[in-house]
Amino acid sequence: MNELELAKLLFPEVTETPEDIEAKYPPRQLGEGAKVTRIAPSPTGFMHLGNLYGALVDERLAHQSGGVFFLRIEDTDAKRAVEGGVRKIIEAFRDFGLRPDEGAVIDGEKGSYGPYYQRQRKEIYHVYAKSLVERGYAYPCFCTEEELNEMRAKQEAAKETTGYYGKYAVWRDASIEAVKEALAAGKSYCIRFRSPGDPSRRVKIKDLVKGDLELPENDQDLVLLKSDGIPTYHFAHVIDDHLMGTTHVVRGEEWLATLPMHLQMFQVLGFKTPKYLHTAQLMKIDPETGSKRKLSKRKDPELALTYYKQQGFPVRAVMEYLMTTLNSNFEEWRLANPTLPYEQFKFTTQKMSASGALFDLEKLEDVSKNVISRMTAEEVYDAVTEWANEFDAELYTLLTRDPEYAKSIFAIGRGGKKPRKDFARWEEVRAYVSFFYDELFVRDDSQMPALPKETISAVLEDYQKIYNGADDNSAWFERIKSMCPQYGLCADMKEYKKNPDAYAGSVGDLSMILRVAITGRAQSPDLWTVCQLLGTERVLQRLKAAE
RNA sequence: GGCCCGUUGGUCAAGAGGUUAAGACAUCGCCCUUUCACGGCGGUAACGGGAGUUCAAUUCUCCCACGGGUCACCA
Repeated sequence: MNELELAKLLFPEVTETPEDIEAKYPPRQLGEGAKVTRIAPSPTGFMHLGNLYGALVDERLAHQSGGVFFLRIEDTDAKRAVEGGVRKIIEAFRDFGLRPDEGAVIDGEKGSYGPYYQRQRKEIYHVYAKSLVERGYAYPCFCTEEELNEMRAKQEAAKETTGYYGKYAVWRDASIEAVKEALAAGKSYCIRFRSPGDPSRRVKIKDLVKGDLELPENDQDLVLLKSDGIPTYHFAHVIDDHLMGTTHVVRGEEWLATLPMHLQMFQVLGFKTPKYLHTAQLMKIDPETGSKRKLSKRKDPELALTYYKQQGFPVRAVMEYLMTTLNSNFEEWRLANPTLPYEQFKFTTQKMSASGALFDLEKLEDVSKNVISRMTAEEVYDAVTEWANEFDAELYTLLTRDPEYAKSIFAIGRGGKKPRKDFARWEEVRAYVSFFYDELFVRDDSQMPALPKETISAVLEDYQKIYNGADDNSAWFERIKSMCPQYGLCADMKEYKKNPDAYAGSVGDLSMILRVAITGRAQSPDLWTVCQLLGTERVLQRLKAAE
C-alpha cells in the first residue's frame, strides 16, 4: 500500500504540513513554572457543578502560577449542540467569577492560539490526519454503523473485547485498490488510527490526582475523523492541547479509561504529553436507594449551576465550598484567615482527594452563612436586591423603596466579632425581613407564651401606655421589667430560675408576648433594635392589633 | 463480563508502619441570654472483611466484598 498516494487521495485539499501549523503556534513565552490550563466544555446548554469544580482547579492552577487559563468550545458533536449553549457557558463562568484569559467570549473569541471553537479548526486536524496517513498511522474505514453493530454483537456473544482492533479492524490492511473502489462507489468513511499498541503491555503514567497508574496499552483503532470530517474528542484533545500549549489537563475521571489512547497519540505525533489531573466525581446519596452515586443531570436539580443562582447562594460561597472539597486544608486556612479572599489560599494538587466527594448541601449552607456574615450591610443589600430583581419582584420593590431602611435591617448584628448568621441564601431573606414590612408581616399567635389570655391582653394594652421610643436599650428593658410584678411575673431571670414555682412566669414570658406581637414570631433579632427601626407608630399599631 | 479507580465517624476529611486516630459540618448536652442568632465548653460517633510482611499495620502486599467509571463515527 502506498501511504503517500492514499493520503493525497483522502485529503486532496490539504496543502499545509504539520510544520506549517506548528509555526503558527509558537511555544508560549511564560515564566518558570507557569501552568497553562483550559476548560473545554461542550455547548450542551447545561452547566453543572462538575464543570465549575474542574474549572476552579484550572483557574487556580493557571493564575496562581502566572500562567494562562483559556476556554475552548468542544463543539465537535453536532447532535448534542444546543442553540445558545456557548453563551450559557460563558455567562455561567462569568457569574461565578472565573475569567478565562483566552478563548471564546460573548461575540467571538480572544487570544492568539485560536480558533477556540473546534469546528473552526477542521483544516488543522486534517493536516495532522493526512500526515498520519502518510506515515502509516491512519487509514480510511468504510464500515457502516450496521456492520459495526453486528461486529460488536458477535464480540459480545463470544465474550471478547468489543471494538475495532486486531482482526476486527477490517479496513486496517485493505489494499489501495479496495479503498479506491469504495471511494468511487461514494461510500461514506471515517479516518481511523492505526494503533501500534498491545494490551498485554502496560503504560505507566503519573496522574497528579490519582498517583501512579499502570494501564493496559491501547490497541483500538479509534476514529480520528468522523465521516463528516470533524474529529472525535480524542484526536481534537491531542492536537489542540499540543498546539495551544496546555501544560495541565484537568478532567473528570471518566476519561481515565481512554488515557492510554491519548498517550499513544501524543507519542506517535511526537508531541510532549501534558500533565494530567483526573478529578474524582462529585457524588450524592440517592434519596430513593440510599446509596452513593454520581450526580445526575436529570435527577438532581442541585447539580445545575442555575440552581445556585435561583436559590441565591452568593457566588463566593459556592466557590469556597468547592475549595473545601477540593483542598482539605482550605478550611483550616479559612479559619486562620477569615477575611482574605480565597484566591490568596495556596491551592495544591497534592491535597486533592482521589476519591469522590459527596455533595453536601448542609455544608454549603454553613459555608454560605459564614461568607454572608463577613459581608457588610451594604454588600448584602446589593446582593439581595440584585437577586430579588430577577427572582422575587415583591421583595425587590419593598427593599428598593427605602434602601436606607433595608440596609439598616441588614446591619443588625453585623460587623462585630460575632456576627449573626441568619441566612445562607438570598431566598431566605424574604422570611427574615418579613416583620419589617407591613406587606409581609404575619403574626403567629400560637407562639405566645402559655399565660392566660387576659394576662396577654393586659400586657399588650398596658405596654402601649408606657412605651417610649426614645428609651435607650437599657431604659427600654428596665421599663419592661418594671411591668412584671403586676402580673405576678418575675423580673429577674436568675431569681426565677431558682424559684420557678413562686411566679406565674418571668420577664422572658413578658418579652415574648411583646416579641410575638411586634415581630409575629418567637425568634427575632434584638427586640429593642427592631422597635427602633419600626418606629413608635408601627410598634403601637402592632401591639394594639395583637390585643 | 473485561479493564480501571476508589473505600477512615451520618457527611467532608487529616494521618503515609509505633498517634489518647486531628479538624470542619451535622447531631446531642451545658453555659451565656428577654427570644433567636452568635460565641464558649463538653458528649455520641470511624480505619469494609480476611490473610500475609513486621517486634509493631489505618498506613506496605495479596485476596474478597462493596461503591464508582469505562468499554460509540458522545464528550
